[in-house]
Amino acid sequence: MSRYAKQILNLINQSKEHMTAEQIFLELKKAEPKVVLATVYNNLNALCEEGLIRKISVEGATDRYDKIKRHDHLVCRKCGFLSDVSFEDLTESLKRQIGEDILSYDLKVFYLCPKCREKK
Amino acid sequence: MSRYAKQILNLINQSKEHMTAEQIFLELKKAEPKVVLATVYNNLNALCEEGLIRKISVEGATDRYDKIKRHDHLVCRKCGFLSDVSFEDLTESLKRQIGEDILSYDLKVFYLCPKCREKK
DNA sequence: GATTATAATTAGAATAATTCTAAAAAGGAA
DNA sequence: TTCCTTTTTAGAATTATTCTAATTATAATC
Repeated sequence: MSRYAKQILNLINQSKEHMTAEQIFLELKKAEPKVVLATVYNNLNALCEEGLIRKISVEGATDRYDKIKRHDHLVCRKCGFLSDVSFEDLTESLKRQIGEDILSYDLKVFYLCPKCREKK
Repeated sequence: MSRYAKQILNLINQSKEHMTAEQIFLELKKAEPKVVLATVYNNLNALCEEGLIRKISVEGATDRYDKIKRHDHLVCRKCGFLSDVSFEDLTESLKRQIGEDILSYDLKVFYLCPKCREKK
């Protein structure tokens, strides 16, 4: 794995957040001041293809990158805040329902986060 | 509702496909040759805010617009083909699991569509 | 260590999707 | 008709991302 790929993978695996390419770039830059945004994109794409990380996209928002370990997401409809959550695994149930194999699934649950609920 | 908004809403409700803003624009243009892409975006955004349509985004692909009626999506990992499917409604189960109200959820199931499975 | 081949990185231009802004047009209400 | 509000237009601007070609780093071989 390439020089930057390793560090990018670590950043993503260690972070509790869901970083955009830009944020990962800024993080990586602290250790590698010479790195360039396009390189981060290249590596992110490569890591995705290798199945080492995953991309998450919420309508309207910039794509974010996330660790691969199965989990779901809770998204606030108001402020867009995104957090991890683990609902029960649906894989088997989904397979049964369509009667064929699936590769994976993506479940996003929309709600109002505590902060936004207060404001309202 | 504005002149174009009506027609855009109809297009989306009647279509079996999941159109991008561009496709909706091209469709609408048949009836309204003078319409402009920015207008389509304006109306799509307005309709989304009013909760009359919904936006769906798959990583890497352009956003698409869809009718509001609850259903899920099946996405081919290879070619990106997107189709409707209705899995059992998870709303109650999800609410129970996080112990609070949810607004909605978005479930995308990735698989290999028949065509792509053959090729492989 | 020099030489070559391959892979990774860089810089910046290019593209695509979407939003923004200000002006023009259309639609009511008075 | 006049005035006010909403919708639409045109096109510039922005943002995210990809592409291309040149450069640099790495590894493999002589």
